Amino acid sequence: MNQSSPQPLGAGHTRYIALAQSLIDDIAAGRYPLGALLPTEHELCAQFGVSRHTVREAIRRLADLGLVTRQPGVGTRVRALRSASRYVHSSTGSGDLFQYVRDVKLFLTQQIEVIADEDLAELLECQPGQAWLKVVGERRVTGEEQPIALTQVFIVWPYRDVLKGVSAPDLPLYALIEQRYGVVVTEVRQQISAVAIDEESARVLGVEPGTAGLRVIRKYLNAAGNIMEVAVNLHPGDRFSHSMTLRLESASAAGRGA
Amino acid sequence: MNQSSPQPLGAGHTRYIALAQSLIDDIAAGRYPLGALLPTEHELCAQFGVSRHTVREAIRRLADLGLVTRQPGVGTRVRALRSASRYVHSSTGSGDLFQYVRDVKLFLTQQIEVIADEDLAELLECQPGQAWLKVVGERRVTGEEQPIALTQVFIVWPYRDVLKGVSAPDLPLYALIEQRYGVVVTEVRQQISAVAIDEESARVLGVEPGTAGLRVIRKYLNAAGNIMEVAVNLHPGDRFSHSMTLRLESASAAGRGA
DNA sequence: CGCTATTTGTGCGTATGTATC
DNA sequence: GGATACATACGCACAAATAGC
Repeated sequence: MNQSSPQPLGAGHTRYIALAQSLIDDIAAGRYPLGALLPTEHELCAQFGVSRHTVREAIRRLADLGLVTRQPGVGTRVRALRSASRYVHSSTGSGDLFQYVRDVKLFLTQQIEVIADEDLAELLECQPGQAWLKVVGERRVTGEEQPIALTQVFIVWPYRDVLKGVSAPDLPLYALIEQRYGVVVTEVRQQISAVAIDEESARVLGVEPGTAGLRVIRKYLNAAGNIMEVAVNLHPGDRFSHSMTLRLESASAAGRGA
Repeated sequence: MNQSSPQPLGAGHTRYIALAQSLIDDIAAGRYPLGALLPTEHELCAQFGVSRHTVREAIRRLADLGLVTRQPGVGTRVRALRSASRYVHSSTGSGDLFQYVRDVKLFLTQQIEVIADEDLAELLECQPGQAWLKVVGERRVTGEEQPIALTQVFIVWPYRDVLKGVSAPDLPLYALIEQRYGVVVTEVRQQISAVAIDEESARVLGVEPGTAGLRVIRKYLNAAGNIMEVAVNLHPGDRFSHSMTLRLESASAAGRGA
């Protein structure tokens, strides 16, 4: 493969982008199968007539996209034929998903024991007939008159005493459970949907019945995968939106780790 | 600060790692406040007695961590005092935020150039008068008749050619931009709200006007913190809900990540 | 086991391009 | 236009990891 005229690079704003694009296409086309080694950096320099710096910059992009991994003394290996969404990652620390729980106070209006019927059992992912503590309340921003949400929280039976003597907790309920019972929430499953607000809820929220509302269901699980708490929040559509930020996990670190 | 003996670098396997660590510590200590500019690359070369290549490699790590952003002609700006976060992680598994993009195909119906007016400029976080490529389409599950979403995507002007010759892309648009232009999306900001579906959208979605719909806005940012793409999806409330799972990052993994 | 060749990683120097002020 | 600062690109050298002899 010692051509005197090197392989031309297609369009692209810079050489390393053009080279990266070329390699991505080659990988997608199956020219470099999964698990195979790419040409060495030196070979790519010769093939494309660019410096090693440019080659490394291009391969770095491929590594960032999760397409290849590099190993000293071995080479650059194809790990994926196309960039998958290994994306997703984080909400910023205490923020975002758990954010609004901080600025907003929860006022409890009712606590009752309930036995799960068919519908409720589906929501709580349990057997019908199981007992739960149901807590009803409203979330208000300090100073605001209208509540921004109606809340129903279902607490699994062993933790039913978590709210003993508390009417306006300053922590999210799951955090109270963590503190009081020494368990840790390791997983939160969240489901968001749009619903028409029913008449009764509309009255409390101060909106017209039938307007659009945001229903946020969160299920808090412990390390064993058991549900500890299920919270159902209903927000008026014009007064609330749900924001979060996702950051890409530093791909360079991920590449080294693999 | 023209010492003949430059500032010593602490421990670290390599110089750029040691330098990066030093800068991370300085930022965390408040020596470079939020929004401030780091010393220029040239200054850092002199201060630490290393080459510009080493400085750039170190700063690249800081940028990967989301601590700083770089801008030609300006400098390197501090964007966070420490990299998030303890919580975090989410799954790349099924039921994910990006999951539905895989099972669902996007059909583009329209591409036009638009100039941002006041309202659009607010959504796109730009100055009014700026040009964007607006792409309109529908998302359909294969086999299903009714679309599950109406989509508007705004693509920043430099990337307007990303869809040349494509009508039903097999990758999310942001992934196409990544491949074609060699940039990487490092952050996604997502906002979900409930809205009443307007008449025109209702007709396409096959629902009654005024019913509840879920509007999901995603903004895709590059490492410099600049918006590359903004996608607005409108889902019928009865046909879609938005699910995601967050896992608590395990302590061992957190140690590596930091 | 040591030795060597290969391959990526680290580091330096220099020059030019491009964006910003 | 000029000055500044980051981006791209070329070159070189040596270190570290790996594989094979």
